[in-house]
Amino acid sequence: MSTQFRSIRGIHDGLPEEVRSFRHIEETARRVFSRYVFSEVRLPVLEPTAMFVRSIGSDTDIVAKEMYRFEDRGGDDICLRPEGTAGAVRAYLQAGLTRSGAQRWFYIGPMFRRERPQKGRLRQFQQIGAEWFGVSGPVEDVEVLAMAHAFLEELGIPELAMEINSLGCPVCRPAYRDKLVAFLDARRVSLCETCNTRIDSNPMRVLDCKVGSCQAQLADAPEMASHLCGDCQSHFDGVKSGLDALAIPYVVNPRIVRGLDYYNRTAFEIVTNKLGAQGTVLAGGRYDGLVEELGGPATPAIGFAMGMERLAMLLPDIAAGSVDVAVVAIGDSVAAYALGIADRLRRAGCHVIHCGGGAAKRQFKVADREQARFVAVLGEDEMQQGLMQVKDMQSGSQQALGIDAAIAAIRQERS
RNA sequence: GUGGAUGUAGCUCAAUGGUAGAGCCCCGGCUUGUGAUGCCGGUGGUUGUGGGUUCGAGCCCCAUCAUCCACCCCA
Repeated sequence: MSTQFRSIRGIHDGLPEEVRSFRHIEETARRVFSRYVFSEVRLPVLEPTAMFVRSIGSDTDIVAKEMYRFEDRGGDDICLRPEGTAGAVRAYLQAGLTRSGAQRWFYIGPMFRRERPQKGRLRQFQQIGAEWFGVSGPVEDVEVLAMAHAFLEELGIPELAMEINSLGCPVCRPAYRDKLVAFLDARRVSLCETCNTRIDSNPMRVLDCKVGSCQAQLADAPEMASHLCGDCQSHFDGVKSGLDALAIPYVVNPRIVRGLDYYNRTAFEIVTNKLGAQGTVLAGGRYDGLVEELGGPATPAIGFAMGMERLAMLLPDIAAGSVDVAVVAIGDSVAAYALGIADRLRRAGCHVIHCGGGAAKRQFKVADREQARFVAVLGEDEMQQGLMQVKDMQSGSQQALGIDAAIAAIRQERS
């Protein structure tokens, strides 16, 4: 339909049906995360642009072309946050928590990226993220993975697959990278155009190219997982054996690459095949160098983020709140009395709608459409006697009750 | 940023280039203060927007905007 004003492209309204799913997801996250003793933080949506350039990397698509970036009235270069980790690190440092032991945080909120919208991809979207500062793993890596797994299990989303990989570290990755570039360089003519540019910009990206002819060339490409240094190897082994000990199903996917520069060692994704091209529901990894990169002391850390809209699409619809009682007021003289009855019913915990007065037939139609369990009919006679006609809308039977008896009857039906 | 599909009533959709319709929803009526089914009636459209071709455009052409799908990238 054409209305005068529309929301900005790729920025959608959260209407009741979707928000019911969001709330369910958020409540589940808070419940599960609290069992791992993670604390919720609420961080700014606006941050200095330079912070993301430093953390995510100036060559990434997010920074190079997807940020909502502008100069504010004071001339500061600021932007709408495109992801949550950088701001969390900034807040961790700003609060002076680097000598306060490990910090376990999670956050829920909107992120912004100016991409072309499609299924499961919006310009403003909600993420739930978790960050754990000051721990080097692999035990903590396993716990983070276990927390993500427990959350999704408790949400009841079926057919999700956990994929893990190791991205190495500054000790072993450069040598691997050189080897990979040499391998790719020898096959430039057989690789697609974008892969040719990726060889120079981000060679590991070539590994997860979706072009079939490229994948055919990559069958025996060198993989990071088989070029790890000793420390990375034992770390990765520790992660795998921890997951095994918890009987958490996973597969090692050597083609997992992280788009953001700050990741090292453990990287993981939880994916579904039910969302078309946007199958990643949750993704994260270890970022041991980021805190230092943003000006703090060398501090290992690990975290993940998930897309709430994508999760919501995988969940069945949740029914709207039910109406216990619909108040039908017959005659103008009972208007005040009917308002008072509705108020008393609500104070007793009942979910009450007022049908607005007017023709009884119309009010009953409202009650029916809202699927009220009971109707409280209030007319001149009822007001004089201090009663109400309580009609059971399923059986059609009706009886005159005082307020306390009515509340008791409604409560009995609610349980 | 690239490619493709689609825009007609609140919703789902019709309408050989010749008077814009249906179903559902909504509102009202079918005698007193009572819902669901049924019957009757009603509101509701500058056909996304702006140009062009034509005697005449919802239909053809161009542009633009939006939605959806894919690429890219990512949660």
